[in-house]
Amino acid sequence: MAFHLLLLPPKQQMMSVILEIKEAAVKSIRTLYNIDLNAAAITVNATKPEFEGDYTIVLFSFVKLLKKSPDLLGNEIGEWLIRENGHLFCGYNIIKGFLNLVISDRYWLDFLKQNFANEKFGYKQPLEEKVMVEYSSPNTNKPLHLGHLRNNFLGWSTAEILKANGNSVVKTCIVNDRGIHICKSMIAWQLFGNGATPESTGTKGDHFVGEYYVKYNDVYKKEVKDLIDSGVAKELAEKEAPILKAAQKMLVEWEAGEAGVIELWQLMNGWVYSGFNETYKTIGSDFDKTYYESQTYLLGKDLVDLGLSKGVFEQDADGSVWIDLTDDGLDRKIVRRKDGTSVYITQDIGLVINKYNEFKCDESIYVVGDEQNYHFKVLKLIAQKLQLPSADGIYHLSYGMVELPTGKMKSREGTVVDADDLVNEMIEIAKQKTEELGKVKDFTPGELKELYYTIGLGALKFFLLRVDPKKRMVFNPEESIDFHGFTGPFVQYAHARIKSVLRKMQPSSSIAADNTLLPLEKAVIVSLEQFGAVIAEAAAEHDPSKLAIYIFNVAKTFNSFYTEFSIANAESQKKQQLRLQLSQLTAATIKNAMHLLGIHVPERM
RNA sequence: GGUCUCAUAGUUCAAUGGAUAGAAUAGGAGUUUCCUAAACUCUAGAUCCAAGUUCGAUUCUUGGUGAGACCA
Repeated sequence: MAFHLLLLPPKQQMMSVILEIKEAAVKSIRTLYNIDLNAAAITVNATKPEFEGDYTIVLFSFVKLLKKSPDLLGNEIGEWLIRENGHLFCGYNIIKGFLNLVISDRYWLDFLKQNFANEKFGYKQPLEEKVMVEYSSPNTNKPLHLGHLRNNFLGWSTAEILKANGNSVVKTCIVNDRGIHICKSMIAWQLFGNGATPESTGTKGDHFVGEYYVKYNDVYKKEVKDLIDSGVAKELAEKEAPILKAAQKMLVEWEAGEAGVIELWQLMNGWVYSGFNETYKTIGSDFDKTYYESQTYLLGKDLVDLGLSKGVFEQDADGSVWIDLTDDGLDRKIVRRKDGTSVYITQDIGLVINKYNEFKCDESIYVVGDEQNYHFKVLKLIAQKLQLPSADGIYHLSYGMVELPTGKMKSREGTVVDADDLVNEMIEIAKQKTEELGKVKDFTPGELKELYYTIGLGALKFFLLRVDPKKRMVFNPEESIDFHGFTGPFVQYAHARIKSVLRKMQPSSSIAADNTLLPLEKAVIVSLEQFGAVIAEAAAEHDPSKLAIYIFNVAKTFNSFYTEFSIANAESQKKQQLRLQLSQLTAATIKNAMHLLGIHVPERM
């Protein structure tokens, strides 16, 4: 049957078993009762382990429609399914309105045979929509922190999942490289830097600039306090502190294009970019296109006139321009100030148009924290009212804050977890644990370094991606560095153990595999079969956590199998072949699923 | 004040309106002459409160309590 494999083009993959069941059920109901149902209207779940069967159809939903008892319906549908779909079903039972279906071993074995040699198992060819994913989007006045890591991991992973599900993807980043916050770092460096550079101090560029941002705030606080002590009112002192005035003056000069300020700005941003690039390289973030706010902040000016002419915007007596969103349950929102300067939302709409003109994406995903939920509601609504072609494709992938067990991270209290520090710490812990176990003493220094990196980053990414993005999450340093249980290293370890077996012995399509399945063998194959469906679900919901949970379950199921049965020393050659095949497919599935989370898997650990 | 999120074992997380609410971790008890014990097996433990819709509610609706975000 090896030739059969070659004739199958890669995109022509088997339909997921749940879909097959649904379609068979639709057909049975159409034939038996002459009623047309949508496949989506049928609920198919995995059968609970205490009952016999693999998948279960819930009958309650059509009891009313078909006016028959669940038992009668179940028997009629069950009989029909077995008679007409013998390749798929080999038995059924009905318990309290649930039709439990037994899928034939033949079906699982065919699935295994067709896929075990496919290294790209689970991935689809890019055919469908074109999607843009914007993520990371840092400010250039300080280094990245834990919250940015969640953003970067989510954005990268979502983009890869969409690719695997058949979309073509453009990854973008918008760098917030202008504004008062950058001027604060700049003025502090000018005043207190004495010409120091990242090179002269041996500091990573983004951290170097961040130090001056901190310095600015220290000086500002002291100046405000001094003013208050000398009798100035608090509000006034906060406005009049000399260093703030200096930063504001610098921003005005920047906008006027004053050469000295622009030069300083370029110099310091350059330091930040070299620092960011280093971090991005380490954490695996990459972009097809980078936008800079300094080049986009003037966009959207014409837009205001367009909106006015369309009657979407309205102008007040003082000259300011607004959009009234009260009918949509939101507020009245300003889109141009009375002095003619634009606001964030207008710039963002301008960029929406720019991006669409350049890339013509069907969907545009913004990976941005949930504190901006309102902003994105407004953004999409305005785009829709302006009837921009890209309006309906705007999707805010909103993620919750990362909190510490002690509460929110606060820069003022110094509880912000720095991204570089955290990554280094994870790698260091991976090193310690690996040395304690002493399993890879023959590795070269280079191999060791790579392994520590793989495990450390794997643990970190898995920890941040295993939670539903929408939800707030707590980052517990002690739990995140645990390499046991529901973690990246657990999954990596399963992969390494399989590879250890496969180095000695490999499956061969010329040897027949056993044609019966033990429960644990079957459990592994059943879980592997779900991979394509899980990718589709994760893509549709823009939710990598679905994949993290899934692949953990695959690894767990495989570990049970691995402990119970011998692969290389199986009881027969047929069993050995079967187990080699399912081991190989498990390894490929783990590798591919972890890739979609941005996590590498080691051959040994 | 207005709008929007969230609330599940001690802790961190799951559960398209479906069966006795799943995992992990911490706790208790075990497993290694045999492919990597970063593993496996067993055990104990939870839906914030009150109504409503439904054959069936962690899930949907309303009210309350608690936490968070945004808008002034």
